[in-house]
Amino acid sequence: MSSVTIKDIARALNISVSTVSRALRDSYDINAGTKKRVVEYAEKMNYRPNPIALSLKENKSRSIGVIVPEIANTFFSQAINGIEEIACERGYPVVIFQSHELLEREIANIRHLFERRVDGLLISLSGSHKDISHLEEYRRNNFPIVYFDRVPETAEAHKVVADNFEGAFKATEHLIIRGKKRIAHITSPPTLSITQERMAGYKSALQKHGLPVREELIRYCGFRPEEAAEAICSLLETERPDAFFMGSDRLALDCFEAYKKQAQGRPEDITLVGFTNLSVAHLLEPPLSTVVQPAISIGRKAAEILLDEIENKRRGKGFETVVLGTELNIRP
Amino acid sequence: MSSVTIKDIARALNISVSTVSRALRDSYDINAGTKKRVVEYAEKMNYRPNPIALSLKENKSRSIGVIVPEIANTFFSQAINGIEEIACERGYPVVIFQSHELLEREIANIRHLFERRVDGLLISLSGSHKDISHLEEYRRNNFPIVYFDRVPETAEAHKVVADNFEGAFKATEHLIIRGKKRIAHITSPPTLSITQERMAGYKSALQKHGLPVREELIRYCGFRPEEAAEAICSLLETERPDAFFMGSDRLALDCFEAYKKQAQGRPEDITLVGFTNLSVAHLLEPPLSTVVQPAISIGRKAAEILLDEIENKRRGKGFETVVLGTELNIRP
DNA sequence: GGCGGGTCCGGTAACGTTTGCATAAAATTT
DNA sequence: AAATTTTATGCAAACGTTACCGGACCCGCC
Repeated sequence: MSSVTIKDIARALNISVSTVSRALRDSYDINAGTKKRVVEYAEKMNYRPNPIALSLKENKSRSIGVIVPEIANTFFSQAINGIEEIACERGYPVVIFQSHELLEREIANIRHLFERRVDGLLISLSGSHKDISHLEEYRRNNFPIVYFDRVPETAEAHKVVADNFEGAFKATEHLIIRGKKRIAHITSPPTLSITQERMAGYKSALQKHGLPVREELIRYCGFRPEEAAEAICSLLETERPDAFFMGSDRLALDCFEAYKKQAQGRPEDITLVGFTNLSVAHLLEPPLSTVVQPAISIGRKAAEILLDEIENKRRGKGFETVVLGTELNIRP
Repeated sequence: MSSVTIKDIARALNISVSTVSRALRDSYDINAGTKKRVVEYAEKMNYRPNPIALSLKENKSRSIGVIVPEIANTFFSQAINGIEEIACERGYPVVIFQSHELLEREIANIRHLFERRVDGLLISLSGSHKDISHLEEYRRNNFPIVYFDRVPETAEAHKVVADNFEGAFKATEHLIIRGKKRIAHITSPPTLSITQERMAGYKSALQKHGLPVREELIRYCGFRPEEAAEAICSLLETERPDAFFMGSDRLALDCFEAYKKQAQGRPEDITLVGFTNLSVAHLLEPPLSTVVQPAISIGRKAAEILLDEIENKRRGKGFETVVLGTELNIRP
């Protein structure tokens, strides 16, 4: 059965539309008998209020939007699961979009979500740009936004992130303690917040242990898979690193693959560590140690802040930045 | 700037709402000068028609919905990318939901999408049930639905699937040719279409090569990760298979992991093949051969059928079932 | 000069819902 | 019995948009 409306009920029961509406909502000023008749008939006919009509009237939709660069990335799909967990619990469906690391897609997605009046937005920024003017505009109109993982620089925003500095620091220090001296760092575009923080952690660990920071050992890679391969290749040929620290989820895999191909037959003892939530890291060969982000918690926390913001439960509290710890998994 | 409406334009230009509407839509019965004024002003004010009002009026939303069990599954995220590719091209945003293999979530998702008037639905069924009565109801109301991958039995539906029989047949035959005699098959719940078809391919290959079909070598697993481990464990202890053929994407990984743990120290030469789109199969140790589904093509094709259906471009054509070939990747 | 036709525009209803206001009937008070 | 309050209901507007219908105005034609 498609949609039975409040009008149909009114007609069937020979009462007015407004009476039906009130019977279904308040009990304000409504006869108990009438109310019962309406509620029972509505139940019987399987009446559902039309959310589109509601949205038009109230200018909101009781749903939230999520934009991530790629769902085919373990970190993001885990974060989405955390978001959904909280949102469903609190009665908000979650609408998922992908930006595919493209600014234009990000803009289109946001506009689409906003025009359809989602009550708020959770977003991890696309890596292809640094500009967030397209988001500033919404913020000025009090559209609730919470950033997670890849966040903007501005202080005027809610952010939920992993402790990228600490994660990178731990990973690098681990390599140093293992005796590594020429630790290469392959990382995402320098525009991203995560890139900068992880870079800082990497450098800080080197400095703490008296190792030089050598720019030749650092490579920034964009989103073409070949870039990782090229970086690995050129590093192996020119710098002969004894360890690789890969700074992002996707890069960890691309680099791992390139390394495995390149390193065939080389006897050198090279250790790999990736900043990644890849679920199969422990099954790879050679073993891939990882810095794991609390993706689900990040998603949960971001959703909580957003929903509190939407439901006005944060009165007075200003913008918040939540930093969650990472975990270093050493393999083997 | 938030939303400027057609009313605002009418007021500013001192003309009526209906004139503005016509100027923006048709050119029917509208003065060229007026039209120009309106269009220019609308442009300047960055006017966007309110899609919610449109949806209410036209009872559709110019968007489509997708429901998959889990986005954190390479096959599904690839399929979604195929869907998005076609849908975006044709101007339809894609709303993604996850059922998490739960019937209740599937029902809630469908209802939500339907109530929000998506123009059609692409769905891969949750594995926890065989019942599709909750979908039948929509079909009777001419709500366009295209099933992909996990499809219902009914003939009255559009379906896009991989050639599961052929894929399983090829995988099994490959193992047989390699000299394997006790090939275990670990697969998803028997309710699923994919399970049945892959099972048939497995058995058919055995029969073709004169090997017995031994039910003791077959294990059905649900969606708890432990189930795969238990199956592997008990098989290794009692049946001593010389090969494992894993029948689903998720199981391939769970089994691989369990096998790796169990097989430690065992010298036996056991070969693994998985029906999976796992992107890291070639990086695992031991190597995991795979039957790969054309996930992106499946998504594309499903989206094409759905959009053609929505846009009435299939006049006369009845229900369609598209079967796409699989690829066997042998490693090493 | 009346009339048919064309051009251009405005009013209005409709989509489904909520809500403030008016109003009728009933119940209570005086 | 009249006045007042309470109770229960209906009407209408509003959200943003489109589409049907009707009307004003101008043109040319017999």
